[in-house]
Amino acid sequence: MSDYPRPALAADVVALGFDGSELFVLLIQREHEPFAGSWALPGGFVEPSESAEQAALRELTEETGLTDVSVEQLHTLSQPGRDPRGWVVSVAHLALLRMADHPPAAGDDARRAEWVPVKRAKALAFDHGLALERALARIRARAERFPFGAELLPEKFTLRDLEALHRAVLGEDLDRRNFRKRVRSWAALVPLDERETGVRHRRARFFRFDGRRLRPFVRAETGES
Amino acid sequence: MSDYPRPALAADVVALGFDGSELFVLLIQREHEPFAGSWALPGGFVEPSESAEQAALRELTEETGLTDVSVEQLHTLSQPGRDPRGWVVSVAHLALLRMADHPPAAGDDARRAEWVPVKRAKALAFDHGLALERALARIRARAERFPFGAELLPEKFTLRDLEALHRAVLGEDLDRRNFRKRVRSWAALVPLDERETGVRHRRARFFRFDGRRLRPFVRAETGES
DNA sequence: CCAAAAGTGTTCTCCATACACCCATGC
DNA sequence: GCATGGGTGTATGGAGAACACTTTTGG
Repeated sequence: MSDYPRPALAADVVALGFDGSELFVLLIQREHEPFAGSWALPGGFVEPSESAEQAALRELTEETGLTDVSVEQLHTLSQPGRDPRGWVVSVAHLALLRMADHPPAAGDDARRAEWVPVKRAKALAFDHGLALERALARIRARAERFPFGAELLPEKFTLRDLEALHRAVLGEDLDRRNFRKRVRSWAALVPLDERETGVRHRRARFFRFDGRRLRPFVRAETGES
Repeated sequence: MSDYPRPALAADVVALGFDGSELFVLLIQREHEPFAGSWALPGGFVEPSESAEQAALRELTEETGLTDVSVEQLHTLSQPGRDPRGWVVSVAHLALLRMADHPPAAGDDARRAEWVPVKRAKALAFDHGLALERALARIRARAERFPFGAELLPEKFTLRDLEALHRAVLGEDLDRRNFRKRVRSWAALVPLDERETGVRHRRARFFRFDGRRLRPFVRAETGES
């Protein structure tokens, strides 16, 4: 068994964020060949003492300093020739995180990851574009069927924030009244007494997600993939 | 990059079949430690010249002689220690195949895979039970939302066959009239003029799936996993 | 008073569900 | 003629979609 040729095993992360109006993905601009100058997913090699998920989380933490992040496996990319340097298989992961907590890296360190609007994230290095596609498809499916947004929005948010997120994920067609009816039917969404301030229009109510009531949905999804 | 430790990479297959009343999974009884005597998923090591999917299909073909099979990736199992012999990462796949075309192996070759009823497939070797769980969850989700059954049923089948399959996948609660209404609303299901013969009750009509009309659903699913 | 977004209800259609009886066939 | 499964229709309830106006606030 041990005399089989072995691939290098990478864990890459499609980390998505939301700035209030647009989806972003965390990318690194490559300095060296292959794909020098191209954008690529953050990631690194899996160590024998950890799972691919753990490696993805570790890489993400090293990159952003952020630890309280949900990471889940997306797909394993194993097409021969996907990395010109040799046999490298990559387990792609999806991470959803609150962009506000992880500001765009200070511009001085070129190795730092940057938030790039998903719409502008084209022609990624390797087959990372496929991983991004899958990540978007996954959250689309999730937003269609389940309460969605807890990981991407700040603790408190308005229904308009949530609506903007759904709009960004699903496309432009959403009726406000129907949307509100739908999300308020989720028991997982709890209204707060607090309201927006300093806006020059009526103050929107804040909401938060109830993680307890969200959990059943997280389980329901597992079979969904 | 090449001085990182590398795992052995396996491609394992959860091959599911349906005998008309029950779901089966194709398993191999292990002869050697670890897990000697336990049931395990068929599979083998990925070669540098192929993708994990291709490896899964190759292994399945070697095992069953069958080639016209749909294989898709399920999940990558990478928990450290999952294989006591060393660092082995496995990409688990789902394959759906027509059991009738792949009869239970002749009993004389112990290395041959056997169809085991899913209900009796407990305590699999390694973490193969997890892969089986995921496979079942995936087809459950699919049967709930999309036309399902084309890969598991013979070319021609009766609505009762299809119903039995859905019952096996989803559980026992299915109303026959509602089920028929639902599947007949799929344009993908086409009635034939042919009917059952030799049964001592009214002859059931045969149906087949229209692969052309099925395709849009296959695409719709990609985002679902 | 004006701009900008918050907030709110009703109607309609469609789909899922619940539910019970007659029909064709072989023995 | 009887046992076995094939085959059919209707009524109801809930969810999603379409659709327009009033309210609050800051400038």
